[in-house]
Amino acid sequence: MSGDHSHNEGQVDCGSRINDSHKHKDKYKEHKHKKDKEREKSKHGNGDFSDKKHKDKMKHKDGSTDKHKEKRKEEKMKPLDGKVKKENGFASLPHVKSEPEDDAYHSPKNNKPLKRERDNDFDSDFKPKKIKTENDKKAKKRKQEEEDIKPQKTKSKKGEVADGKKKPKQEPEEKWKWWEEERYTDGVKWKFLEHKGPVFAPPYEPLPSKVKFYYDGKPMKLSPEAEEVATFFAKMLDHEYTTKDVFRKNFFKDWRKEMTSEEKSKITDLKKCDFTEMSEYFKAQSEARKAMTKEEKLKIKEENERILQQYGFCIMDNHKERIANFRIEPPGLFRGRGDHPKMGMLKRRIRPKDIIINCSKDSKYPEPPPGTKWKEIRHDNKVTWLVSWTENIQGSIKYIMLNPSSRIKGEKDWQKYETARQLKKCVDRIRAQYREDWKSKEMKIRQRAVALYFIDKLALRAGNEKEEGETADTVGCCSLRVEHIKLYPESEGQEFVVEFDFLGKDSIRYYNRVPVEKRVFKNLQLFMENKEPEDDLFDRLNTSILNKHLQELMDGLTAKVFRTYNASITLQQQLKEITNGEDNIPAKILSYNRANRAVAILCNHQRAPPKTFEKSMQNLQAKIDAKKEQLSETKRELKSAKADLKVRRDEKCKKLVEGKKKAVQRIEEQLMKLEVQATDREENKQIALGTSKLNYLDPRISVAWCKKWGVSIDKIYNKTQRDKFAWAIDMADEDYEF
DNA sequence: GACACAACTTAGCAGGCCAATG
DNA sequence: CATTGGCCTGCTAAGTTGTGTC
Repeated sequence: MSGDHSHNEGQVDCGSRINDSHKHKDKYKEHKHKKDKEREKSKHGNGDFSDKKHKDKMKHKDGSTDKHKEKRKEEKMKPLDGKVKKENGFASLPHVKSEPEDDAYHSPKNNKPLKRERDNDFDSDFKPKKIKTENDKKAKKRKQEEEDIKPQKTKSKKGEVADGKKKPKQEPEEKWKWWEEERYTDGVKWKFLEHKGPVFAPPYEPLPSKVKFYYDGKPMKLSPEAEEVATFFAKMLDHEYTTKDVFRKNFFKDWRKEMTSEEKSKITDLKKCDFTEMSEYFKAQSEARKAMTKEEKLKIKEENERILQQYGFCIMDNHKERIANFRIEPPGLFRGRGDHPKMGMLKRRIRPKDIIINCSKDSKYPEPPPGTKWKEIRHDNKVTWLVSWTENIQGSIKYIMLNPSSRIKGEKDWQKYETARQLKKCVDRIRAQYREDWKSKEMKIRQRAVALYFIDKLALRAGNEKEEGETADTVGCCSLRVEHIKLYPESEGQEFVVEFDFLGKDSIRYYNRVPVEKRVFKNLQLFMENKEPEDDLFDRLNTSILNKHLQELMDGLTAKVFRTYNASITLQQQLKEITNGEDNIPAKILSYNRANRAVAILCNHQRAPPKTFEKSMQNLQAKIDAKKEQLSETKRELKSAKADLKVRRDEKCKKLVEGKKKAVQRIEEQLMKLEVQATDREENKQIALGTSKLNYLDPRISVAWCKKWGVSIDKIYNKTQRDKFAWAIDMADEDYEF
């Protein structure tokens, strides 16, 4: 079947929009009908593709997928029923409700053996076996939690707190090395979880009456609800998108929903709305904020710190862990990335009754604000989130989860890199396989093989199908359309060149011209035969088919593993290749950044050139020129000092020469540093290094590199990054091989 | 297999903060 | 001491993957 966009539409999802009114639902239905029609149409368009029948033949070729599934399920279930409770004695933990209000956290006091076992025979080759079942021996080893990891506050009773004997609250207690402990292997994510719930957005503060909104030139007092939404628009007035039709249309429609009936009947044209006074007011406010005194700023900082201390941490399995996003997203106007059909829609304010709390049964539950209720409190230890709510733009669920430095995120991250290392071991086999599949009789298999080749060679994303009209039109590998590639049998002296030009995730453009193997080229020609530009290139393929196949090739293998693998292996290779032992530290760091950059380019991690780029570049160049001037000046001085020394061979002259020599050296070093900086910055203009550093590069490669070349780790990772990669920093030595 | 839904990772950007600089 | 500029952090959108149901 052809894969034009209609392909995507089956997914249109009425039911998921929990918060939508009935009216809405009806609308969605209509939409769906329309799409069905489109699909019908497209079927006729390209239904004549030769091996349609193969498709069915191929279904469940071997049934192994199902087997796998079942196995996993079985193993997941087992421990939950019996073991979990038994092992950690969690269910019998005492309740802590009686604790005084202001105590931040309460660990289970009686210290049931909650600590996950320290793995003595720890095997540095982490085995990412998600299906491994915890055996009894290991389970027994789980031992008691050390006192010192608990938050200090919890430990001290009121009296102690009062007499000030308590240690400072953020005392860097010995860092917990979770990576030296046994992992959960049964789908359980935690056994004890206690937290304070989310922090809600501050309530709306109505504008002072002197700040007026004008309609059709006349001042008009808005109801608080309508006024709030109006302020959202006013705050964005300087942005280009308030001029976009879609944005304005969506905004106006949602704004009208908040209006009283009088307002609604009066305000019928957005063009007649004048928000400038409101806009000015907010600008003034932000100026005022900037102009605040130190004391005022400090006060705000302290208040934020207080909130952080109160809400920013949770207790998970007896360890205090930092929460990533404990603040609920404030209401505002939705601005998607790229050409988003929903830009400008109102993002609703989230209330307690929208919130689902997830925590231990035996924890002290978070309190909803006075006079309110949570939507639900549940106790699901198979998930990692603490709080969730459904967002009203796409109807998707949002979560509050832990910081990347937490055990639960760290383990997963570590596992991700281990899976990528697994791929390293069998990537040759897999490559041989897909090359073989380029010749397959079955179209489906050929498409799968060519797509996989792209994912491997070009680090493309999998490319799920998307609902048309719900999001910006972006694609990944499996959802590429004919219009996104051009074939050149010959171009610029190269044979079989494919030109890619499409919008990927976040509507970032992917543009690349690559020579491919002849077979790939021929296959692409075949896939494109008799298709319209808007038809799917891989009409027999989707991410689910692809990933099922990958799963069969290697346990845990999915499309995104290739990105991780190729990114990490590229970094390692590049570092080996371009690091020069003779170089000084800044030059070595430049080499690192260049290796990092090679990865960022591979993964197409782009950024908008910083607004101040040109200027700051000029400044840097000026500095370099000044430094050069200084250098030649000092060199001249050295020369004359030397000349002096020849004439009058006294101590003073000798010292002067030495001094000047050192100065020259120092300045040369400074100059080099500046030049390196300039090169680095220039090369980095449109490339974002952060994303790959944070998500794709096995941190142990970087740690090993630092150790090998005597570069301090904080030259490569800032504080946050060091926290996130603490496991890697602790365990990798200079010989680490990805 | 299609779909709905859930959970979790990956992504770029804005704006605040803070250190370097004049 | 004020200014500047670059880095960091927080934010939240936009992906991928997995699972359950029909």
